[in-house]
Amino acid sequence: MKVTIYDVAAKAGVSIATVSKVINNTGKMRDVTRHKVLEVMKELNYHPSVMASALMGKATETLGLLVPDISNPFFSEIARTIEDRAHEQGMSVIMCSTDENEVKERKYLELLQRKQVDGLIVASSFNDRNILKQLVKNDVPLVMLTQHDAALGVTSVSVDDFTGGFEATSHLFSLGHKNVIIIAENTPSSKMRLYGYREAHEAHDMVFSEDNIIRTNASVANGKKCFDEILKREQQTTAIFACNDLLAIGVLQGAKEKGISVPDRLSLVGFDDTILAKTTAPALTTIAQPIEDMGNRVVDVIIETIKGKISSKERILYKPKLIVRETTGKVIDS
Amino acid sequence: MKVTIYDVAAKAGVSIATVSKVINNTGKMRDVTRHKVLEVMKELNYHPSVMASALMGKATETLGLLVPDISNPFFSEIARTIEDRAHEQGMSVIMCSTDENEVKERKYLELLQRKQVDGLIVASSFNDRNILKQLVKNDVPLVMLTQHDAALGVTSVSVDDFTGGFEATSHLFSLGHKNVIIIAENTPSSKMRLYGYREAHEAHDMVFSEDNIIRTNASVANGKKCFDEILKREQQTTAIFACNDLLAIGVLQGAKEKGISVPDRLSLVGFDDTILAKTTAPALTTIAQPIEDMGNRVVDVIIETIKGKISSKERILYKPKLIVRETTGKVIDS
DNA sequence: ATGAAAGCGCTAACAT
DNA sequence: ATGTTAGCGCTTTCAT
Repeated sequence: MKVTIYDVAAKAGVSIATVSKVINNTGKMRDVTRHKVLEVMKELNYHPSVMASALMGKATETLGLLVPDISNPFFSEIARTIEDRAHEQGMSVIMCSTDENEVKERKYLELLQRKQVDGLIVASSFNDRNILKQLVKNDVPLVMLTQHDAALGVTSVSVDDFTGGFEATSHLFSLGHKNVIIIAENTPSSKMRLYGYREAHEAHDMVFSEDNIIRTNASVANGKKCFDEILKREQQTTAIFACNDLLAIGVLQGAKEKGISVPDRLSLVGFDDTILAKTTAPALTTIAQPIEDMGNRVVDVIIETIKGKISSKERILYKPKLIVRETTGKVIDS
Repeated sequence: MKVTIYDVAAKAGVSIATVSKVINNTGKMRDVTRHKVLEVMKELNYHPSVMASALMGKATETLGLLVPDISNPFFSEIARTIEDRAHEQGMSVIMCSTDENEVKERKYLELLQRKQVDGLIVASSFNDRNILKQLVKNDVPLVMLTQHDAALGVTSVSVDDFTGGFEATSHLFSLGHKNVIIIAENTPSSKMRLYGYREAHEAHDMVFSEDNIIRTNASVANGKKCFDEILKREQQTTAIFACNDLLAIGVLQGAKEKGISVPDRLSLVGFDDTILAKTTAPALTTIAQPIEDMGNRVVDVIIETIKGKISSKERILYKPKLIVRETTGKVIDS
């Protein structure tokens, strides 16, 4: 059977209170006692039950991570960093892929609360911000990842999407493209990238048109689909800014299928700088997010929040970086 | 404060025992009572504490997933399937990336046990099989993923690696290559692929040489490194079988850097058929694993094991499928 | 059909 | 310095 604190106490000839004290490193006691107990714990291969101590209001040492899709390399890469950092602090993480679907978001959130996770890292959009608001009101430690919500009043860790969008678009303009189509998602981060895209129009004296915005969800298939749609337009397009690498790859594949050479006939910029951007041919020009820094930081923040050390709700913004690879080039007049 | 079973009982004018019965759908009671309780639970937004019921020996509704590296697309893709299927059954999954490192394997396993996960899906190698043996002896529900261990006596879900290795190698031989180098990992699955590779030599009357085996760990960087090493050999090599897509991509990148055209000067086969295989250029010829089927199946199996329904320790083998894309071609005599 | 009460493994006053 | 004891929120006999 499972060895409990009683077994240890009995074998060590002390009370369970004493054992509890050595487990939690609290209270004072003689070194001999402590050592004796420690020794017995080893002998019996005793491991305190997280359940029992959680029931007493202690931490579960578990984090909940809500992402749109763990199979999207951007999220799996950041999840890996989060996982490592969390484990360093003795915490494990339960992952949940929401597909940005409100029903799933609700369901997983409830599940995670029932499991009494100590804190939540949310990278899923939550169109219905009231759910999150409720959580915050109930003092559930919560940090936003890849997005910020001023109204929510929680710390957030994200890249400066606005600047990223601005730089991606500016890069295209400075290459001589006159008309840049943006493929965006319905997420807060995409929204900011879109604003950056608009700002770039102003900065470069280009006219902005709503028609140049295409909206979809992140996937290679959707990227390809959007590209097909773009091809149907009468005006020939020479430049596309896809709001993430998955979408960009879809465009790239579409272009290849149609025999449209990149970057000669079409320039393309992605976002995220996942492994995908580095392995395609031509390699993808994209906006890099400091994935590792962000992942590490977000767990540091959530842990501080859990410990109640954080009162200031800061917005932590990382600098995006344009990585020029092979999918962008000067516009060629035909 | 948190609403407990007592609050519900009080408000519904019944005892906590009754509430417990409606929660668990056990025992008999009048419909009015049940409905009244249900109603109050809604009203109070009550959610039973998993901690408390777990302490009573009930399930935690949590699965532990041990993979080498969640940021490897193969594992993130299968993790996504696992997660979805688990959630369908009301279970969440804690992910752990071991890097095939024994220390981490031990640590995570202990953590998972302290958290009383209901079952374990292990896709990490565990060089020290005794750890797993101990688990099995202690009746911890456990299923192996992507590997099998006859001695362990647990159900396993994997692809037929032997056949996969055989087909990858045979494909290369039938294209006229005389010398195929294999880049393998130190994992059970790679070992089987390697046996398949050897078998292909026999089948095609080729001489097998230990020198053609290069060992490393899964990563793009390592793939590239191995390729560099291969280039140093005096004998020119025209064909490489990399035991997973990550490694293959590394080779592909190395070849590109050195100006070695694929598949003209070098044919390359990967394994897994992850998103990477589909997005590189040239697209990677690889051995596909039915990721979705495997992921779904492994959670079905672990759940059955948890419920004690499974006594037969079966070995579930999926059929690999050679996907010929653009990195393999007939050998060109020079 | 419903309730009282014991106890799961642990923590945290409060005693000694 | 160490032990006693009362819960934490729930499940489960066993009564009623």
